[in-house]
Amino acid sequence: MQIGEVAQSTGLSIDTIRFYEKQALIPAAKRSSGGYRVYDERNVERLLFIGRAQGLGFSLQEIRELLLIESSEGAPCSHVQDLLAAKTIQVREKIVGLRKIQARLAKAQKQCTAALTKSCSAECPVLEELESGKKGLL
Amino acid sequence: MQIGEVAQSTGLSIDTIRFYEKQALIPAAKRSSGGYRVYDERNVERLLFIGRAQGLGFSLQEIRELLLIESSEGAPCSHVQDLLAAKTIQVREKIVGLRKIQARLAKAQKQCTAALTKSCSAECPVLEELESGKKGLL
DNA sequence: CTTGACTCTGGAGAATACTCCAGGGTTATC
DNA sequence: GATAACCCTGGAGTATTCTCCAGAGTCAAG
Repeated sequence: MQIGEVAQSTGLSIDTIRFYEKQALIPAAKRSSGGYRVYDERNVERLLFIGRAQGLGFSLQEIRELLLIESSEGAPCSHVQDLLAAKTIQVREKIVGLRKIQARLAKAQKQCTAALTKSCSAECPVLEELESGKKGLL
Repeated sequence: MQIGEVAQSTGLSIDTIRFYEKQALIPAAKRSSGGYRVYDERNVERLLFIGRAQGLGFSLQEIRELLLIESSEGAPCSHVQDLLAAKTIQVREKIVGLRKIQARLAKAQKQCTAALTKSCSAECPVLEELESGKKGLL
């Protein structure tokens, strides 16, 4: 499996994959006789994990730590356990924050629907509001 | 309330607040006679919201949209409703992703604890593993 | 009216995370 | 053995999100 195929199946670009290698987020790929990078399923899994974690707002540095933790099965130590605990808390807090946003969104959605049933205006004076900062600006 | 106090109560830096103003994430602050920016509670709320949303992986551009949506009470339109729906889905997906990570973390934590009860080794060969990409690398 | 703490603007610099490119080698296919 | 599609490296460039600074003005207290 060479880099182009991996890019296809992970949704990452070839450049990004090479970049992640440089950043040590994935181990340096084995090379074919011609010097091409060669990948296996495990690499794909890992790249998918990175993509997912990133979509959740983890920085590459944090992902590096997450991977470090995950790769520690069979060789855990108290430091790893600390990292795990910290990261667990962090994830929990992210979820709590998202829930708050979710609640806000639901509320806004309700108001929006209610207003729309009354009259269906064509344009939104939202931008003006944003500029003047008059009301409803959470 | 001037910018320093706002920085204090939001945890953002003065520079960041001015930056957000430039980026139109907050309305241009009113000015005192001497040209100092003057803020009220609403501005603080908004800045806190921005900080929270950011911590959840929303980009400033996305936050701009979220704020747009939120500021639309009383003047909603179908476009706003679309944005709301899209953002709701996005938030839900973020939560789902975080749950997956949470599950992984819990699993790793369990393994770690189990291993620690057996023997408490001093150092972690985790980094080496990361470099060689041999096992457990999710 | 001076001192110190605060604020202003405009612009440069930095960290993160890519993204693109030139110039060149590799591999499968006909 | 040439053609097309793929890959290589090194380095420059970009977008986002700040962060810092110089040089200067504002303001409250003594």
